[in-house]
Amino acid sequence: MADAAPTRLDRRKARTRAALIHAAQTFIADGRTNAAILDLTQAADVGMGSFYNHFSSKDELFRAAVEDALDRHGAVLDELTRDMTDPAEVFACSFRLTGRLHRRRPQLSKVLLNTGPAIATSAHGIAPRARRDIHAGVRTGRFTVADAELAFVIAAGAALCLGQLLHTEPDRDDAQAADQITEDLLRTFGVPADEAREISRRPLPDLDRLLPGAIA
Amino acid sequence: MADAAPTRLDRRKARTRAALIHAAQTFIADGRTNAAILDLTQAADVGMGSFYNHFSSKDELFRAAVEDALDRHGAVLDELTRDMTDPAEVFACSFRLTGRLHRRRPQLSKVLLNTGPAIATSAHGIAPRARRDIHAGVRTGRFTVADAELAFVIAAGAALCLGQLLHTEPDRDDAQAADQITEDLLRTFGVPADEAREISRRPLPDLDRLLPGAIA
DNA sequence: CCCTCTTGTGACGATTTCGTCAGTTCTGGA
DNA sequence: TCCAGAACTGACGAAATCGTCACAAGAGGG
Repeated sequence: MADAAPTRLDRRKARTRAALIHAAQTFIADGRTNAAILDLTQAADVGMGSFYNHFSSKDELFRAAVEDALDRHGAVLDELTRDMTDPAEVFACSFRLTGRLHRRRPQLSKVLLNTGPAIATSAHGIAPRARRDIHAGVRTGRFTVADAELAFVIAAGAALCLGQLLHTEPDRDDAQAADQITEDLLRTFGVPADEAREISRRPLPDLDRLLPGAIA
Repeated sequence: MADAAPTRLDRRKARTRAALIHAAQTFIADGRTNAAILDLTQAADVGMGSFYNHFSSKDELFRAAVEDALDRHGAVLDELTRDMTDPAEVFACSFRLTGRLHRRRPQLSKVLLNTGPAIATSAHGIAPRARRDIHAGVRTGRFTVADAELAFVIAAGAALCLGQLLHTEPDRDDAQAADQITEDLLRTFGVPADEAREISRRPLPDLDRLLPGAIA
């Protein structure tokens, strides 16, 4: 049970696994989810035979790749919001950062887009965090909505389709769009209009410092 | 140019094409988008060789299948909202009907879900209609939002993720959820709260009469 | 009825993809 | 240093998928 210190052997295994996952993420970003296993292993610079040391099928690799991308993004969000207590602020910062991610990390963004609405029910990434924040806001009276889960649905969909929009309209200002939608969502959740605007325009920490944690 | 009356030959061709498209839709609904062409033709009860009489690749068939599903749904929406003039009412009815669709036409619903956020930029189905309604509402002052396109993004995402939610929670009341989200969206668009509630609870016409137009 | 054109059909060779396996390389402890 | 076990590797036979093609069946005009 107790996870011992990672041996050199463990690290070797983890490296090739990570290489495969990274390759799979680039393939997902390109929509090439029907690529051959050989293509994946070559892109990962890994022997064909190694594949089955780590995954028993292509689907399993792709699932792991999505999960990994979500976890990396989730870690960035946790880092960003570590010292915040107001659910509205946590939610706003997370959403605004995620919106900015579509341009700054196009690969991660496309993984999200190509995975689709199913991400909203994933236990990884931004979805569980947003759900947590919205429920906390409802519980503490910070948000006034008829149904927290429906509020979450609106937010999750907005995050996804915002990515689609930014992908379709390359000239649109991503930060402005993300902040505006954040403001709209906060108002939808019952936050007073002026407060919603203020929260969604607060300065964000330096993104270049935060985002290296995300995938290429 | 002028489309002549459909001959018996035309109808024969259209029938096998429709069979292929219908089969593809069931496959998309099941997420089996990497099925073999032979599987598709067998499901459609059509000879393998016929496939290439209609489509030059699997991707082309799947694109046509999604487009067909969207068009069928769009036709239902047009029929439903034919006599309405208020953009808020048109939008509300369309959204509420689409929400109810996820349970009543699970196959169409899953086609939408598995196609993903890209549907928001499609020229077929509910997306262009919702965009039209929102822009009309903004133009006429019915809606007050900072950016019509961002408002559309929120609505499109909500429609998608509502489907995902209904799919994940089978016990949830789909009509109640769809109506509640419609109300929330109308308020987000600047419609006064009491009016938003009233519009989103108006009786809908008999669904059983309308929905046969959609796919199985 | 016959001829022509359109559409449907399944079998076939070519190609791609799969998953395994015997052998190699690397690691860690004795 | 040596050995046992873990991880990596590419080649290979089996299986699948592909797209074509020669022919059959149906439609329509004369």
